[in-house]
Amino acid sequence: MSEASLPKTYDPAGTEARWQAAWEAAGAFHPDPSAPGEPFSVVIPPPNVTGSLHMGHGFETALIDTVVRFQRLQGKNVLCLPGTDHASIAVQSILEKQIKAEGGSKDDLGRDAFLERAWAWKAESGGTIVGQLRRLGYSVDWRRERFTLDPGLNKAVVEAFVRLHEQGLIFRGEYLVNWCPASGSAVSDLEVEMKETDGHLWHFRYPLSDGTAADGTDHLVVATTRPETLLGDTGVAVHPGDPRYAALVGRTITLPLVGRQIPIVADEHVDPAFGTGCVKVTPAHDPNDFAIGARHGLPLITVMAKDGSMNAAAGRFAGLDRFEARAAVVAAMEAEGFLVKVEPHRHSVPFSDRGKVPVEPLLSTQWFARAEPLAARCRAALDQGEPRFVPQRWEKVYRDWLTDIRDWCISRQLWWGHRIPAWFVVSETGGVITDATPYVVVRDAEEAQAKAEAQFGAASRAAGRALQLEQDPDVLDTWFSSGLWPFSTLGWPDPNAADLATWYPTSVLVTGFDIIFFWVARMTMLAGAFLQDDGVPVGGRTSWIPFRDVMIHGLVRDENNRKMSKSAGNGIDPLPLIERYGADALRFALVREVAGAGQDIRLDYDRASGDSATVEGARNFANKLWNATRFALMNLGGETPATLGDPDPADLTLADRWILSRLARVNGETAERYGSYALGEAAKGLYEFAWNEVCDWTIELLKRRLNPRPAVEGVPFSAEALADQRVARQVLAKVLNELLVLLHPLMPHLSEELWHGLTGAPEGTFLALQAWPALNKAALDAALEAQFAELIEAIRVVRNLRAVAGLKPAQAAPVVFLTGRPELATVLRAGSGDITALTRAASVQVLDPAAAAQRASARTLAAVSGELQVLLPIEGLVDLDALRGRLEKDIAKAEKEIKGLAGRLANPNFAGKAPPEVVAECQANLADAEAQAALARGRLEGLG
RNA sequence: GCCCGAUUAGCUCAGCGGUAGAGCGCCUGCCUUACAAGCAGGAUGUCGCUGGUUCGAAACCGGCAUCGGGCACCA
Repeated sequence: MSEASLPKTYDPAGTEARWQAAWEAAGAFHPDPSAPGEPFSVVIPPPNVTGSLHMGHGFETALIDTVVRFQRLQGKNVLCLPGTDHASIAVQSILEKQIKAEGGSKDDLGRDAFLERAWAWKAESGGTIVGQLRRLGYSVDWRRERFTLDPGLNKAVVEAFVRLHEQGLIFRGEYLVNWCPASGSAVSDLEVEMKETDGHLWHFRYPLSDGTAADGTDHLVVATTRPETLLGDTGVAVHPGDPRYAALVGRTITLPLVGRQIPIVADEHVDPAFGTGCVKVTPAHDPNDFAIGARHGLPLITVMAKDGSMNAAAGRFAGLDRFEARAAVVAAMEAEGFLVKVEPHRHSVPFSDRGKVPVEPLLSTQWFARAEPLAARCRAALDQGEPRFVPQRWEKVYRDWLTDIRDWCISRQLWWGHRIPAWFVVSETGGVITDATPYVVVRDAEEAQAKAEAQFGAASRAAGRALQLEQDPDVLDTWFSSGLWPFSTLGWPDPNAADLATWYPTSVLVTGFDIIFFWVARMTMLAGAFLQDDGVPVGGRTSWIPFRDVMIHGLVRDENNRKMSKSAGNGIDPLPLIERYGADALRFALVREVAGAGQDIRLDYDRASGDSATVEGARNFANKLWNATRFALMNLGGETPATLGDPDPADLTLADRWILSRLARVNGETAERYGSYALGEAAKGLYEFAWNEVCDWTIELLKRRLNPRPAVEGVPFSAEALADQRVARQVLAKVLNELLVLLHPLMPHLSEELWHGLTGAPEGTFLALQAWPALNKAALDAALEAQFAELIEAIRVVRNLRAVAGLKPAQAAPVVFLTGRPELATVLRAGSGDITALTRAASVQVLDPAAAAQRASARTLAAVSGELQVLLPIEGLVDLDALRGRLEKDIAKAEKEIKGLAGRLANPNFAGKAPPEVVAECQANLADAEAQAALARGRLEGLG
């Protein structure tokens, strides 16, 4: 970057690509586990390989990268590990849809060919995603990139499954599971979404089969929202305390359409106040009924097949789809006189998250993880403050879910995923897998053979059978492998894995609140099974919980305030915004929006035009920094911060000391904010400091010192002017240099580019790997900052007066300040040069008001600010009406203030109870306001 | 039903006990040799409603309203 070639506007595209390539080529973010520095690690939430990323991922990436880049500047040994997730159901359903559109089916294709296709898809989608992440400037270690189906991660999954099974935490059994007929697989409770749906409540007559009761009752009326399940009824339940039915308990019903004899049982679960107080019980098709059935020994009759159609047990309804069967059952009941009434009924229906169809509770044999023992450890850890949630309120959400947790169904009837490491000894059950087939859970086929041989070999041979094994065809829930992510990616289960030793537990997990259950809790639960022993972390670690902090962020919402998601189709691709405004601008905009505690953010974006005012604002900020540096390069005389060195404190002007004090303060504040995940505040603070204090004031004030004018044309500069020029250069170089470091976590490419331009750092060195500037405590001076604020205010008042007077910018005018406060007078005199420069003052005088009373002509433009009167004695030019208006405004403002302050002070309770310093401040303010009002009134009267 | 958020300027949002803030938008004047993606100046709010605590409330507490989210759900 050289002065001559530096354009007036910043063009991010080339710059960003260049630095991304340079960082990666140099391995800048590829850490060595044995390197010095406190370890700091983050594993990124692996995006699903279901296509491409949207702004939500961009947002999360910006947050994570800001955190890790900051920690790197802090000198930590930082690992940020990227990767992607295989997303079993999502990817498989995408592929099945594709195959279906081509007229085929996955079964035609066969498992191997299907998986081949899935890997091809993964390559494409994963490539797209990685490209998007790179484009954002993510400072991750690409050499450690992982995919949840990698061999290494598969090894971890198998190991985890086997160990959990050994610990008795994984079992196989026949239970009601959430069956998704669309994907043909079981899904976990978390993958079910309850949706309010308009349905019906059908009331059916169920006749008593053993005659009329004493009171003349010959039937019961039950109500149901799912008539087709009636075919599987094996009982009717009433509340034990319900007097209406007390006499009927123990008697028998003849199930309509089926003719089965089913008992009437008494069960606490029944709510006597709902409907008729009688409930049909279908244990094989409803979770509550399953529980009732279990309590009363009712048989389980499954009437539905796995594709959602009725099976042979449904008799004449067999073969019908479940919804056709519903209509057919209702029609049959009506025809046979069993339908009492139908009423509209709005109720919650469980839908499959992925399949988008109602799930069917279906009796099926699945693998489950016992959740309570795993959850109990996590609750105990949480009691010790691990992990720490930011914002803290999410801790409750996490804890509540871990309390009263249900077992986790981990098997999926899918092909794309980690195959379950269980081998069935099918030779024991006629060559097929049945619920009764014995199995072994081991690490591989060879081990399976050996173990099965040991257990069944002899008996098998005795029976004249050859031992025959078959691996479970099912795969594991995707979240099972994601749940191992923080340690499987670091090398677990290898006990000698260096990465694991250095970087586990990770430092912070940054993720959205929507996956606290799915993912955060699963990671802590699974870590508890492998990385602790009796509550003590294995390997001498500080903790077994996989992350010290959990930073929960909000979601990115679209212009209609809807959560951005792939399924809703409202996702915004970050790439067009990056191309238009730059990755740094997008990152800065996203982070700057997130000041609050995990609130959702809304990104304004016009889909038609591609405009985003928010990102444009950040782009403008980038350009502002670009130009500030450009200005510096034009004015440092070819020197760099290093060659210039720090200025001698004795040489500093008031303005110099002010900006250096501000710089030190902002340094401290920003480090504190980055370190505590207050990233939005950090971004806002830097924006204001850079734009308002550095650009608007400091650079403007430095200009005349950087470019001194000789007193007489052609005469060389004085030694003083040259010395001061050097001080000005030192200040400018220092402020800008340090500012670029502070900004780096937010705007990595721009800051890297400008830093190289400013410092002339050699190729191969990176701002990304520099040290955060030491806090210059000696420069901090609160009193000075307050003084300088007064100078700024004085300049503002002059500028305002000039605007009121309608003076042309180039028109010089004399300025007179009147103040009775000596300290203020001193500051104004010290800053008179600055005032001259920034207000086009023809002259600046600072006078005592008493001494100067008669000097001020009535026809002088005047304003009052605090204890300061500002006069513009430019009689010929003054617009009297404007002058009056200005004074009247001042008076009104002062009076309003007086009223408020006097009211407070008049309250005896205030003086009595408020802290003395507050009262004193109030009195001082009142005195100021009164003085101000009096001065302004005097001026106004003087005008006549 | 239970639990969390949110409600502040036209818009998007900070502020969380001591006289209401930012960005964008708006109005006025400026191409002032870093930047018009800019500069200077300006206008704009019964801080959702309602009680209470306090000398003092946008902020703390209670209730209500509206919007959003999560969890649990009765056939």
